Amino acid sequence: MIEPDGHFCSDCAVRATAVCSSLDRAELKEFERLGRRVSFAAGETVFSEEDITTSFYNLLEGVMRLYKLLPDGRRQIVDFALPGDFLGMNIAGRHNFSADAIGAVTVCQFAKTAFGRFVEDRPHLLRQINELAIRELSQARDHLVLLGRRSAEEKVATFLLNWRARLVSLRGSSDTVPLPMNRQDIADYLGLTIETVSRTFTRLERLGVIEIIQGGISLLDPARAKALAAA
Amino acid sequence: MIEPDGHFCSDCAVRATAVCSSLDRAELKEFERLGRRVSFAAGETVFSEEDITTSFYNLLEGVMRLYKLLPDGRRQIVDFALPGDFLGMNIAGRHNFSADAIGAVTVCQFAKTAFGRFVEDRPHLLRQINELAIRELSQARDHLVLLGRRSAEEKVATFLLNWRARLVSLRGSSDTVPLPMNRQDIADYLGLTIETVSRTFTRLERLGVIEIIQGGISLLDPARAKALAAA
DNA sequence: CCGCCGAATTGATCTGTATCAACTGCCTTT
DNA sequence: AAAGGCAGTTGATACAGATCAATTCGGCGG
Repeated sequence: MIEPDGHFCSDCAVRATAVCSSLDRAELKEFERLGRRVSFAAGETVFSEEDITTSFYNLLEGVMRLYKLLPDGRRQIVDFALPGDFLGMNIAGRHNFSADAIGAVTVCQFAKTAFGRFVEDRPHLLRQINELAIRELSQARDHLVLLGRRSAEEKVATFLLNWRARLVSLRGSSDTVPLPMNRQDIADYLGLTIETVSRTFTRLERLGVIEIIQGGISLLDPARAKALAAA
Repeated sequence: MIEPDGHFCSDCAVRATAVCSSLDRAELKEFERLGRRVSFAAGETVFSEEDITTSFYNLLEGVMRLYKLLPDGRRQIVDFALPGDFLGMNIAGRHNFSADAIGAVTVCQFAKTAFGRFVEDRPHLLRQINELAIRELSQARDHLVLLGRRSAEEKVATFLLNWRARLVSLRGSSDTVPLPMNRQDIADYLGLTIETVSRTFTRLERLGVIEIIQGGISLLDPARAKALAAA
């Protein structure tokens, strides 16, 4: 964990998309003093499930895996976080999932109490955080359907399409889809084993739907992928 | 769908637990005019996934199933709703799941716009709704772990314990656990088939953990159930 | 009280995915 | 360039849970 130099919210990479997007110039000035940039190396844990929440985080750069562990070590990844995502909202004062850096990561960290005080008398910010929570809830429900009712092939196809959609809305369109997470991460996100994910990837490649490339895939036939993803 | 007579919030059954619990006497008076009681018969659909959201609902009496359907008819129940639960929060103006009455149900229905206006200048209510969303999000994540990483036996045991816990916090402790939903509902909640649920129930009964009774189960050995539910 | 009907249970078999085990290929280290 | 190691792939086999098929149970109408 490294703490880089000071910064300015006004030229932050996620200024337009993150929670802070609803703040006006004056508020931003004040807000600036609440957060500090912190970097994590690949594989480092930013916070753990059992930890008492003392900070919120705005992901600025990199990708994170958010997950829960069972006592015997089985892992379920509940989400991948991308730049602009806000982490740490919780009940009962404890994080209810863990968060690791996948590759190098930079976050904007806020002390919980100071952040809470700042939100206190800014209902528009609260409203935005609420919308965020509801959006995540909706995503989580889609994920429930995926885990509970879809086959391995549907799971993988859906994952690739959704992941691509997120990257597109972040970086713009492209048919090559980088996959910074490894096969085990994908398996733990989809409720599968690493072998099944691998086999499904090769099957999709043989069908001409994707091409497996270094650090990701190339989506050769999006329409076909959509057909495999739906029912 | 039947619309019963007028009512008073002050003697509402869910007054203490529902969203309206954060309202003071004066606010409640005003709030009263926003909601109207509506009843649904067993099996009726209160709202559907694709519907444009025009109302929010406070469940007053009965149990509901909240679910999503795949195009080919596969169903995933994302939650069961109990009295005091608030339904309808969404993004993009559309419900993102459907809601059926299991047995007879009474809800307190609010027009979305009027409710929105009421919340507008009452940050404490917004804060409560936010907390609600975050609590649901946390629950949804637990459900993800259940669906993605647990065996049939663990799923069923966990479901019974969680369902009992919800009923306990609503009606007080008891070792007989009513199950108003049918086996298909349980199966669709747990990502299993009806046969697997049934077999798992009988296995748990043979193990002396539960007894299957009319309309529910009796939890004979809670400690053993907890052991089966964990890993 | 009888017969009907949907829900639940039980049984037999099948299959998708897990598990166990090797192998491959790529990056890293020296 | 060789060696080591980890991520990913591929193969063989096992098995949990799905599917297909009766059968039983319990509530309800006549």
